[in-house]
Amino acid sequence: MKKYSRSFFNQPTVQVAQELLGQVLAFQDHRGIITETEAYCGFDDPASHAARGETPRTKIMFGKPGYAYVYLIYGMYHCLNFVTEKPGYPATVLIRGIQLLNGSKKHLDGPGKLCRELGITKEHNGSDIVNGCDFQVLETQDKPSFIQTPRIGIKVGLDKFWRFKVS
DNA sequence: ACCCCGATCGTA
DNA sequence: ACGATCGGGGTT
Repeated sequence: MKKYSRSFFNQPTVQVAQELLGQVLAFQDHRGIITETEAYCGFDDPASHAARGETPRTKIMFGKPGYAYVYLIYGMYHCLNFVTEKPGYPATVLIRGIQLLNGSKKHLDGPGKLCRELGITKEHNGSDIVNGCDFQVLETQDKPSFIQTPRIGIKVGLDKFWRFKVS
């Protein structure tokens, strides 16, 4: 399986979120098919952490595409994102679900559970997805069909249908 | 220095 | 449908 290059992440975020479905997320010795994603996009998306400008937490979102944005939510869960689009334009794809390929074939459904199971924490914030050693995204030939809905767990930006789930 | 709340989860 | 849970981001 071929590894995605940085240019893949330097594309419109909604497109990247859709194209990631069916591809393989590799983290250390874990492998899983990406089954659910969400797009968080630009300065004018009220649901995005970057909507109120750059802060220490959101700094990575403003940097180069192809890096991990990992943050703590509800004091106890972590969420994994991939930074997209050009430097200076804050955007990410949230990874919400993967189908594990290792033996168990377990479906990790939900961003918090996914990070808990794989052992992804804040220490992986800023990891390089393209040239780093922990994360890789591998290209399959799969283009699964998917449904499109509003994003989960937010109170604003519900007019945007930026959640994508393999159907 | 501190208050408030969230890109969730599990149970009901 | 809803309550538990709590670290830390953002503002003071």
